[in-house]
Amino acid sequence: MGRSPCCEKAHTNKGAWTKEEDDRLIAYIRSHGEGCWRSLPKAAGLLRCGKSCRLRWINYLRPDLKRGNFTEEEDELIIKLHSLLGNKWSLIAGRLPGRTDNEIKNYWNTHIRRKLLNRGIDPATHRPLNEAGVHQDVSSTISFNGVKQEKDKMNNPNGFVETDEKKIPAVEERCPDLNLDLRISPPLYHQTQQHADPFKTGGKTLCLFCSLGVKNSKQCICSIDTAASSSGNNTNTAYDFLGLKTGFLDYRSLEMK
DNA sequence: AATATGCACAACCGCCAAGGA
DNA sequence: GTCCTTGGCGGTTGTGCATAT
Repeated sequence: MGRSPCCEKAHTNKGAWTKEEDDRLIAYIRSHGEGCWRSLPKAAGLLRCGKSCRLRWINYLRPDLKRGNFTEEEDELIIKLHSLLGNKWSLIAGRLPGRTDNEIKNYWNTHIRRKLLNRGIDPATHRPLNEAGVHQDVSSTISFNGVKQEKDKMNNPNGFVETDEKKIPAVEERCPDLNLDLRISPPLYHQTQQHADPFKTGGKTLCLFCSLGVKNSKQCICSIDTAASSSGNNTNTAYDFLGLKTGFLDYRSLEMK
């Protein structure tokens, strides 16, 4: 079984794009706009997968892209956003006009990671390196891989995660050196109700996504929480970061321009 | 000068979710 | 409700260039 391929791979080019291919793609999108990526290659006379065209356009050919080095301000913003969102590169890119998720992802992996390490900060947790791995206080760390881990555990109730090479204990993912298992334990809901909150507008508490300006996010929990709290049905304590009932994560230090 | 190693980044792959039939 | 298609995302790989040995 398996998914059907997104395109006929036998007849598509791969690898670096040529100038001619770029020109064709640009010309086509200029005259027809961004439409169906699947049919675009054929219509544009390109021997490329639709996905490949989309990626090329979004990451390199779009006219509104800002090329060149990242500024110090952009660096700091990326770090802040990453500390809040984790590897949600598209969300981070959404806050940096002219930058793409791929660009930010690459930049993070090649520059910022090292920059943080030089500062003695664990890039995965944004905590001091000597602290990471020492305190396994799961109530105060943020989980980005918790969902997958839980899925793995369900698939492997004996507590082992299958890999290509061997079985490893599921708990091994909580490698203290990496400290990737970042969980957050949000404040009790009534606490957020009791305290004045700068993200409350008109008596309504904004969730993380709304406060970040993510419109119509499927993750938006503003209304859910309002309903839950009004009905007194606030039973969910298994919050995960982007699952995500974490509208009350401390993102207040984030300065958006 | 030749080779090894590291770095930067473009591109690909596989998975997932949304939406339509 | 189910299946299929499509777009989008994050992780990973491939490749060219720079630097070190």
